Amino acid sequence: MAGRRPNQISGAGSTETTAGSTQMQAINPRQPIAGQVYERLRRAITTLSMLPSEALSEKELSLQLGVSRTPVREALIRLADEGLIDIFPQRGSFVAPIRLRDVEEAQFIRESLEVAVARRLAGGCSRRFLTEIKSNLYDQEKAVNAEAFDLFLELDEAFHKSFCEEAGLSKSWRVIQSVKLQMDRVRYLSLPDLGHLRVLLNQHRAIVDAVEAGDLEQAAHSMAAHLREVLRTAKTLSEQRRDLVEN
Amino acid sequence: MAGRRPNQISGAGSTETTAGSTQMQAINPRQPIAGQVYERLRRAITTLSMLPSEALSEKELSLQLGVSRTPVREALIRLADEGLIDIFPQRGSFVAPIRLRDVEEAQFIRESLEVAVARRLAGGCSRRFLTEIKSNLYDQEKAVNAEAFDLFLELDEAFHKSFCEEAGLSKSWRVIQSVKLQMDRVRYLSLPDLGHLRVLLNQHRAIVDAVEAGDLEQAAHSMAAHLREVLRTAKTLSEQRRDLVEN
DNA sequence: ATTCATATACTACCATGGCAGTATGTCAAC
DNA sequence: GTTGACATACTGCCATGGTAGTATATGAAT
Repeated sequence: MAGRRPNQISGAGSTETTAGSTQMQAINPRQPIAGQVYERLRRAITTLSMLPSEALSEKELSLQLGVSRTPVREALIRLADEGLIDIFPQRGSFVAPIRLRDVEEAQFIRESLEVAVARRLAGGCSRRFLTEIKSNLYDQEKAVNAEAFDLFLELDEAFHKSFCEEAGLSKSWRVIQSVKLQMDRVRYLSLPDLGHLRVLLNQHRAIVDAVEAGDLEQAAHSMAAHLREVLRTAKTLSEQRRDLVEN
Repeated sequence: MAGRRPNQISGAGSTETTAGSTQMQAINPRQPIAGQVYERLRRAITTLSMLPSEALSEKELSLQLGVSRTPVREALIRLADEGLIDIFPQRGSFVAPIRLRDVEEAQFIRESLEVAVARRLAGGCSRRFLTEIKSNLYDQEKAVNAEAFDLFLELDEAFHKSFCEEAGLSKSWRVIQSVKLQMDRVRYLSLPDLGHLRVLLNQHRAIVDAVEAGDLEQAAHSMAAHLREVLRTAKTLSEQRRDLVEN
């Protein structure tokens, strides 16, 4: 598990002073700062706005965001717990490399949990859930037709989350969401493909149909097939961007 | 947690009480303090040395342990992430209640993952793993015969951990270990029962036999039965100690 | 050109003080 | 007895300074 030594950061002129220009959006001092910093950094990493091996300095980040080092540090610790950054004491903190092994294990964890969730819901779920999930499917179709990729990703996330919530498994969703970050990062390796979105949408429909029919094995199988499709495309993307993916 | 110093903390043993307080064992200032505080508090909570709704004050803990509030605070945040404590800003931090719902969901997560691991290993594992796991089983039997309960719990943990390691799923084990904390806490609700340990040992044997035979479904079934047994006894214990268990 | 000692500029980790927000005790008004 | 205002004693959250440890640059010696 010995992380590879973080090679020296290619001096891409980080000397550009932070005159508050790249301030994005100011931190709201009335709400917990640590959480805001965490959310912002997590988004930056998962969307590849920050690339692997890029350094995250407590001090520099605190200056850029206009907050103290303490909440920044707490955010970095949380990100390290989720495997998005590597902290080397007294050396520095760096965006973790995209390791194919980690992506595959994230897929394993997610599939194990979500298949079990799907099987459970196929064994019984509320009418309200079915109507809501079908409404979500309808919105997904609209998003695909409108080529609204980001919206589709949001609906996709809500789709999977609602399964856990209907099953009363909120902690499970937290685990899934945490490991999903590794796969989300791979998604951003290339621009989304419209045809691929249609495949995903049809798989979503198959899952809902199996759940509604009460077919446990079919629900489990459909969910597994769906998640493996996500992994398959992730691998394909990895092949195309070997400069950013390890292993 | 990637990239943090390996902080070995000698397990329970000599607990020399220093003057005037339950200092247990001094913090080693040469190793990361936050990690040591975390380990200590986690153990105190899971062994019910600290009971639900007991307060954990940053300031008080820092005085008791002879460290500053910062590493204590970071330890509390980690414990909150794992659901062992509840932090109410500006009000206080308290040991989380044992909620039966949380225990059941921890069981769900653990079963989903470990069943998948068992199925994977039944599909193929190394000879070295089989010899090592059988060696562990042998030690388990010795521990049961010697009525060495704590030793059995350690071997049990190593048993399950080695499954994940053999499958190359270290992150999965971290997830399992994290959710397992909720169940560990229930285990300490009563003294261990020798007959129960024999049941667990036999279930362990059945799992290993199925894996060695390459019977995927049997391996999965044995693992599921084993983990459900653990939950069943947990529920029984909860009934006996409703004063400490919610819901 | 290589090696080795040392100065320097970082890093994350920890200690400590100040702050806003919350619970509680006290006491006057009804 | 009940209510409400206010002082007080906490809490966790954040800001900031100091320290040990690490990487790199510099330069003398080989």
